[in-house]
Amino acid sequence: MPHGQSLVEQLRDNGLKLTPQRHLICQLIENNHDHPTVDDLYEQATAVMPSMSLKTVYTTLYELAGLGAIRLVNVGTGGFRVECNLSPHSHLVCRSCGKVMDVPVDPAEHADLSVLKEYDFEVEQREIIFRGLCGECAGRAGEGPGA
Amino acid sequence: MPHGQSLVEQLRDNGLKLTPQRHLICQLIENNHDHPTVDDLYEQATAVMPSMSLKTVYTTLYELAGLGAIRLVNVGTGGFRVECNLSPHSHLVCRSCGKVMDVPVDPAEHADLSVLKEYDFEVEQREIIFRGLCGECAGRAGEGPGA
DNA sequence: GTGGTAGTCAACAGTCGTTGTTATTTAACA
DNA sequence: TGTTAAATAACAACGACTGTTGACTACCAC
Repeated sequence: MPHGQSLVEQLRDNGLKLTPQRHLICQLIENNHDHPTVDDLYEQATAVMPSMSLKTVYTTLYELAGLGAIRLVNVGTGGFRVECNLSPHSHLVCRSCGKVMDVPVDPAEHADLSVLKEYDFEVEQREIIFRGLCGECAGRAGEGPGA
Repeated sequence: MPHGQSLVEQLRDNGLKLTPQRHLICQLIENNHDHPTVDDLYEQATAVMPSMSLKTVYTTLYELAGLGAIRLVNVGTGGFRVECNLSPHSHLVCRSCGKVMDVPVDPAEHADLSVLKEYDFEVEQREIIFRGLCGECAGRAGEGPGA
């Protein structure tokens, strides 16, 4: 948990109102240690609070991301995903099922390069993505087409 | 140029018909050493061949990508981009203007990690993205808001 | 050169993820 | 409790992309 604070505390400390909608979204995120899509969260939210608007989910996520409380990552699987794990790490992305997994590989260590100094570019963030097949999908691909 | 072949040659060698549309799209790609979006290519194509359909551009790009003749990369700037440079490299992505630049950093060297072996995941491709501000945008940001 | 055919195309509507607008509601604080 | 700025639901609209379909054509056999 960043700054030792819960997401709702971070919202409040930054002058944002603590509405039931935000409360619920924060809860859902904190109980989800995966990489939910916006739609995943929207579905879970409407199950509890049917009047919840998709727009509210988007807005709240952008607010939390703006505070640095979460990260929104786009791994090219269509739509971004909510990243609750703020420690430095990289991602495994399955090209078959779209699953996203964390790996404890710090991009700052593995992609901190002197060659970049030659470029007129201010690097703020490094990102490493490993694409391929997760165990499950690789297993399925290995099976014959028969049966 | 991969396999020492032009894009049209690769299409033909793989049994795909050499239509004027494909010819044009291949030409545009080969003359473009940037990272055009689908829309960029579509605009350039319709300038020459006004009847060209956006769908045809998409289809042709997917075909070329399927042959490994080009790569379609998604760097989170909305829509994918056509990557003509097939040599191993990484990308600088400006968070302000969305510009994408190549850097000669081979992901296989800088992100080839033994820790991955512990994961049930078949890595096929590695990708490093450096996000930040390009020189131009950093310059603009540095200026005061006045004047 | 001609004819047949599989492959390809343009057109267009539809999907998906995301955002803008606005009238209404509400959390926070005096 | 009243006030007010902020947040919300509803809904239409957008950009990127895809499915469908009937018309067209590059290619091959002759």
